[in-house]
Amino acid sequence: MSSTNVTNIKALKQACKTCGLRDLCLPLGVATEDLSLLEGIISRKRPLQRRDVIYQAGDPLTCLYAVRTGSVKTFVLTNDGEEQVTGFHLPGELLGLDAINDGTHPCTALALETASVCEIPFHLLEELAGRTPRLQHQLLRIMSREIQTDEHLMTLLGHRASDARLAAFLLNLSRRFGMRGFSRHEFNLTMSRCEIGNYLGLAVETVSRMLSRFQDQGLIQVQRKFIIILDVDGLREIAGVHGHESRQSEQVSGS
Amino acid sequence: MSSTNVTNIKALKQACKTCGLRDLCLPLGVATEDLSLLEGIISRKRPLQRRDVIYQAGDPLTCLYAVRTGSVKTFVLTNDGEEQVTGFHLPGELLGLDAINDGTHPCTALALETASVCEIPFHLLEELAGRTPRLQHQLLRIMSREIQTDEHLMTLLGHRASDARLAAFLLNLSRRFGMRGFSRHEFNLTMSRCEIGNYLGLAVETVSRMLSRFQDQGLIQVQRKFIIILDVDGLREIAGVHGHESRQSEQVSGS
DNA sequence: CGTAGGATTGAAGCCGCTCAACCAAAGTGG
DNA sequence: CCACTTTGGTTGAGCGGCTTCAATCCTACG
Repeated sequence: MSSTNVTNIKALKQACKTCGLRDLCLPLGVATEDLSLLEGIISRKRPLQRRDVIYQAGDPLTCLYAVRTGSVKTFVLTNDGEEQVTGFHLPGELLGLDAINDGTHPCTALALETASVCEIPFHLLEELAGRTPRLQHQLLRIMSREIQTDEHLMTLLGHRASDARLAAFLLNLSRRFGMRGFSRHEFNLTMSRCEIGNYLGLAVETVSRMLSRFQDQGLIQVQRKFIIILDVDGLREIAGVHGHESRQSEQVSGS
Repeated sequence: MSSTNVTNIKALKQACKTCGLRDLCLPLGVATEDLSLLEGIISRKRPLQRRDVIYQAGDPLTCLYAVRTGSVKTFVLTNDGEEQVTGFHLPGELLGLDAINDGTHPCTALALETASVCEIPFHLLEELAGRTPRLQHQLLRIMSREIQTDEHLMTLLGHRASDARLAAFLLNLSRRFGMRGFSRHEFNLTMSRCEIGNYLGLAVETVSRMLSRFQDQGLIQVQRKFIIILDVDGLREIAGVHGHESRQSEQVSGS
């Protein structure tokens, strides 16, 4: 239909100002007048279908991508050809930061479901960041956050048992969904058990068994991809998080 | 002695221009005239003794630190009080990047041996980076590299067996020593077996056994902390690296 | 309705952890 | 200078958690 065409064309230039993800994304802390500049270099790509590739390992870095809707996974291929999931990404998160180092994407990014992303030419972003202190600061913060997140996952993979890994994973998803205005207690897993296992360094069977066990323990309720969290504190206990929230931090408060 | 005092005072302001680590550190790619500005905000702290703390988890972020000599480990404490090593850092590497996110150091940094670091006030660095595109770019690159490194470690921890982890660890150290002008084939481990195991998600005993096995297989020679690498390709085979160098990348080539 | 891919469940085996003893090197104090 | 202690490392035995292999079930989709 032509009407959808018109909408697509209109939506091509994205307005960060009116975007609900503003406070989770690059614009956080950036003054309104500077936001227009940022909007000027960002374009919204057309919606992606499940399994569409956003960029591929080996591609030269041209743009960073901000997830707008849907979810995305990133993975590398080992030299023996098997896939290793490095992350799942929700709306407001930035993709491609690991490519800045040598100008080449080390991993592939792929839509887990119908999704859309904003496209940010990296050299323009860099140039704009140089002229916009708050933007530069927010870019650094986002990269720092990614480092923190990875460190957290490293300790999970290196030191925690399978139940702790899965509990932490669920809590992390719950938090991230919550921050985006979705329910913290009920959500759909957009990734397969296999992908979860791959990400957490566990066999598919172990993931499945743990989910069943959590359900038997009354911690969660599982219906295929749909998860209901019944006992957050119980999960926290298992994840080894006592006082404060299950980390893998993201901020809302401005700097 | 007064003579050492004089040297210390002289050394307090550090000259990046004459530093042998220039091409591994922040100054890479920064024009000579801008280097003076960078030098202007960097000071060299006095040498550290083994086990001296550079910053502690929970400290507010005031400075980033560049390792100048010696080696440093970073670690977090889990809520049950056990230590989890997040990295070992050699000269030219930047410490504290994970603190930018929320302005607080999530981990503690501690000298593994006699060491020295350059101190870089973060707010000044940020401000200078805004006025110096090459510096901003290099800062982003270094953070991106850290993300890549962490991703690499994640796949190691999540998917590889103990022998592959240790082999990759040795190869990685070998590379990093090599890039700093030290031998790639012979070096001292400045960290204990326990710290290696902690970092790689292995028990101390496993580290010890693997080192013995590698020695029996004629891959390396171990004398307490001193390691001689006899068969790089053999180690690569075990690490699961075929074509290209054992990753955990660092660049020398300018942007 | 039939098929395929994903998910679950069970059984068996192995890798790496735990526990424990022993050893070596480096301090430490008399 | 030597006994004693401490710290870090090695080696062995046994166990357990997770993987692997395999069969079955479920659901989506043609």
